[in-house]
Amino acid sequence: MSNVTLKEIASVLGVSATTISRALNDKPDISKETKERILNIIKDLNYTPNTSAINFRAKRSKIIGIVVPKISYYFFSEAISGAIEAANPLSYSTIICESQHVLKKEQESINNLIASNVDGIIVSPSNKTSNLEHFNPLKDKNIPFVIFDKISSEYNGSKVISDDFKGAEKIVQYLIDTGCNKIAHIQGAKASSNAKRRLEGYRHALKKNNIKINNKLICQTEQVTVEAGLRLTNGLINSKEKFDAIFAITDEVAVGAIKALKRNNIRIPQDVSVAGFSNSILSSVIEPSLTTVQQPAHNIGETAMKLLIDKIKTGGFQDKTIIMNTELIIRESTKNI
Amino acid sequence: MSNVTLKEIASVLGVSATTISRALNDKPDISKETKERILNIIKDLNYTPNTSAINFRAKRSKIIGIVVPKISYYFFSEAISGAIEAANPLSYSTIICESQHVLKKEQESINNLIASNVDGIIVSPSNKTSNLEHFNPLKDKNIPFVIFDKISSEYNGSKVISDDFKGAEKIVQYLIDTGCNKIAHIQGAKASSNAKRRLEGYRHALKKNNIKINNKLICQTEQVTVEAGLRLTNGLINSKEKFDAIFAITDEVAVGAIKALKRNNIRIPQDVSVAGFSNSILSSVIEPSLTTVQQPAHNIGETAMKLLIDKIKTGGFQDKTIIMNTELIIRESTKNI
DNA sequence: TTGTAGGCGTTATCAG
DNA sequence: CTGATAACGCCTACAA
Repeated sequence: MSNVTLKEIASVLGVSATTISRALNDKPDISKETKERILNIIKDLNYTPNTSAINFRAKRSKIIGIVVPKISYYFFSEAISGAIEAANPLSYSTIICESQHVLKKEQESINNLIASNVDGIIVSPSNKTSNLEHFNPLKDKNIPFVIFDKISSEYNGSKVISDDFKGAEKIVQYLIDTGCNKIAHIQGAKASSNAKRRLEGYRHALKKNNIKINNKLICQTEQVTVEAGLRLTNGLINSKEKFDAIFAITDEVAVGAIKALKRNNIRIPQDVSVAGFSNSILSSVIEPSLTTVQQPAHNIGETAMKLLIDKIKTGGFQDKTIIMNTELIIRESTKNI
Repeated sequence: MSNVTLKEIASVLGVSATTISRALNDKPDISKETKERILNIIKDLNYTPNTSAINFRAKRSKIIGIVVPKISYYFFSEAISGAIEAANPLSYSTIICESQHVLKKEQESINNLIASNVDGIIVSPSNKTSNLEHFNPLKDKNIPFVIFDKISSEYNGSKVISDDFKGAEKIVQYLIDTGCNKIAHIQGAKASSNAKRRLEGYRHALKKNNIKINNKLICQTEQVTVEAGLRLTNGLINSKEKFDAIFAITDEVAVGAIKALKRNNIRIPQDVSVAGFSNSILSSVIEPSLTTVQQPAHNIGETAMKLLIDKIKTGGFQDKTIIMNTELIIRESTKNI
C-alpha cells in the first residue's frame, strides 16, 4: 500500500494539498512555475495516489466485471483478452467471474460484482440462461451492462453477437457449392440462441438452393463435445439415411464427427465433407484439418468493452446491438469448388 | 452504485449509524433485540454497503492482481480459473493482466496493479523475464507476491511450480521402458526455467539408464509452436542421426513433430515414438493421440492464490516453495511396455 | 448497550 | 493563482 499522502508532501513543500492535487491532475487554476516545481520534486518522493480514496470520493470504482461460463474455452479467453485490452488504456480494470454454465453461479457472480461496486458488467450468459431476470438488480442499481455471444435476438438491451445465421448460411452454401446436397446438421443446446441461429442459417441455405430439409439428418446434443460428435455421427452412419456432408455446431463436435467417419473408413471429404464452427485450435490440428467459421472472439470482447464504457460515460441510455461478421475458413475437410 | 447509506437507514430507524454497522458486522456490543430489529428492517431497504468506502477506510482493496503471458493459453486460463475459485470464497476479487511475453508489459502490468492498490500479486513471468528487478516496487511497497510456473529454482521468494524435472524424467523413462534409446529432445526457450528443468530431467533419465547423451539429437526453439515442431523434426529427419523417439518441450511442438513424421511416412509409434508436455486439448485430438505430462494447472493457480492470501494475512514474512506433482498420460503416440 | 466524534486521502467549492 | 474547509461512507475509540 502507498504511504506518502498529499498532505505529507504538502507540508514538505510548504504548499497546500489542494495545490499539489491541482498540479498532479493538470488543473488549469495553477501557475506554470508552481506546477513544474511540484512535479519535479514529487518524482523523487515515490508517491502513488491512493486509488481507493480517489474512487471512493468519485463514487466509482473504475472496475468492470466480466462473467463468462468458462475462462478456459478458447473463445472466452480470447474475448476476455480483447476486453481487457480495450479497458486498460481507459484505466479500467476488470474482474473476471466464471459461471461454469450454472445459472445460480451466474446470478451469484452478478451479485458479487454489484457488491464490489463495479462501474459496469459484461456478461456472456450460460447455456442454461433462458431469461434475464437475474439482471434486474443491475437495472435497479442503474449499473450499465452489455451482453455478448449467447443471447437471443429478441433481447433489446446492449449486446454484441457474432453473425451465427450468416456464418452458418455461408458454410452450408459452401458445402452445396462443392457438390453436397445431403447435408446433416448436429445441432447444439436447445436453449442456446447461437445454436438456434446456426440451425436457421443451415435451413435457410438449403431452402435457398431448393434442397428439401430432411429432419432425419438433423440431430441434437446438449453437450458440445468431441464425444457427442462421435456418438451422433455413429448414429447417422448406422441409420439408413444417406448423407454427403456434416455441419456441426462447433469444432469440438466436428472433430468427433471426423473421428467417427475415419473409424468407419469413410473418406473425408470424398465421401463426406465436414464443417465446424469457431475456428478453435483443434480445427487446424485435426487431420484432415477442418473447414470452419471464424468468430472474431478478441474483437467481440473488445467491442463489448468499448460499448460498455461508452454506456458508462454517457449515463447508459442508448442501447445498441452490434453484430460481428464471421469468416469462412476453408481447409481439408471439405471439397474444392 | 449503491445509494442507501448507513446514515440514512439510521435516521429512518431512529438509531445511530454505528449501531447499524454493529448489527451488520456481527459485533458483540449490541443487544440481540436491536440487532434483530435492524436486520429485519434492513432487508427491505435494499442496502449494499459501499465497498469503496470500506476498503478505503480499511486501507486495503480486497483485490488480487494476476499477471500471465497470455490468457488464452490453456494452462494459464485454467490456472486463473483455479486462482479465482480460491479467491472468491475469501471475498477477494482478481484483476487479470496479460504480458504477451513482453517484459515491458509485464513491468507495466505490475505497476498498474500497484496503482490499483491491489493487496497482492500473482505473476507467471514471461519467457523473456530473466531477472526480477521489476518486482522491486512490490518489495518497496511491501505488497506480497507469489510467482508460479516460469521461475528459476534459485529464486527464493514464494513460488508454486510444477515438477518439470520429474515430469520430464518420468516421460523419458517411459520412452526408454518401451524400448527407445535414441531419444531426441526439442528444447524450449533458452531463458525459460521450465525448459531448462525439462532438459535436465531428460538428461537425467538418459544417464540413469546409461544411455549416452547425443547433442545432435537435441534441438532448440524459442517459439514453442506447431510450426517449430514441424520444422525441427524435418531437420532431424534430414540429418543423418538416427532416432526412435522425440520428447518435445510442449504438446504444440509435439503436434508439429507428429505432422512432420506422418508426412515423411514414418510410423508412430512403431518407428518413432512422440511425447509432449502439458496435456493440452491438442494432445487428445491429434492422431495418433499424444502421450504427455499433465500439469495440474487449476491446482497450481489455486495453490498460488492460497499461498498469497496466507501471506497477506500473516504480513508476508514466510516464503514457501510449493512443487506440484505431474502425471504421465499415456496415449497412442508411444509404444506399450 | 448505545451514541458521538473523528479521521482515512482526495478533491470541489468557495474565499482570499 | 492559492489556501482552507468540508464532504464522500464507514468504522474505531471513547464517552455516556
